[in-house]
Amino acid sequence: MDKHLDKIFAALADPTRRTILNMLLEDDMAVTDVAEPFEMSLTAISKHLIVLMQAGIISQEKRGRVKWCKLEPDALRDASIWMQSFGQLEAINLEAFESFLHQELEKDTTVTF
Amino acid sequence: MDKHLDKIFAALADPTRRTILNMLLEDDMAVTDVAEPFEMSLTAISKHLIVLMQAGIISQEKRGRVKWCKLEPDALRDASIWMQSFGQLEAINLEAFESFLHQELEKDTTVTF
DNA sequence: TGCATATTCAACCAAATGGTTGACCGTTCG
DNA sequence: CGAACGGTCAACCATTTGGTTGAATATGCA
Repeated sequence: MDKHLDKIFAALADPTRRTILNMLLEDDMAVTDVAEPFEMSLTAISKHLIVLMQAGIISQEKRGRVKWCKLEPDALRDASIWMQSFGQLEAINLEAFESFLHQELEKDTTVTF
Repeated sequence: MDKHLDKIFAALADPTRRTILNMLLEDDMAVTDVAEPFEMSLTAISKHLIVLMQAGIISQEKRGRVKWCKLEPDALRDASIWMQSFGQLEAINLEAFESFLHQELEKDTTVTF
């Protein structure tokens, strides 16, 4: 059926990969730099990055001899929508929306409904 | 690190298990009834249900010789929060929040920030 | 040119996953 | 009681997953 969701959820099921995503949240990174904090071979990290890329959660672009990894947060949308179909997540959306609101207010932006 | 998230995402990564969750969205079901539409042994489905239970996404309660399976949608909260930390899901949150707001307004409740 | 750096490839391994089958156990019912 | 039903257990199997190591490739730099 929905192999795309398979890949996204499977990619997120590994703690190393979730940590990598958190790192990429800060900034784009080269493969070697992603691997640095882990007690694991560069090859292993390279494989994790491939899994994330095949799930569409990150993209990789080679510039010179360096391959840059970039978060593609939009890819999580389908999975997020799927999860929200199970309802009873309104409270969370509220929290998330409130923090979003606060950010916007700090930017002195008018928010209207 | 966060083994709970590991289990939730891994549980969601299988299409059979996601289909089961969709079925349970309708109503609580006995193990045999869950298994009925699948071209797969009862044992296999039983195992899938154990995976879902160990992830906390469903609960199982035995009454007589029948084991009833029940959705526990709150369990998806952690995973949903984690995913939302990747931002750029505001559009979705906004939609969800708006429908939440509409519900609240229909209840004639004052919503303030 | 020649060396260092960045990354992947290939082969291998152990453990986990998703499935099967047949025997088993507890419960209900004629 | 004894048979049928609901479900699990145990053993097994093939495939996938997450990791290793050593060699290979490609780029940058002195």
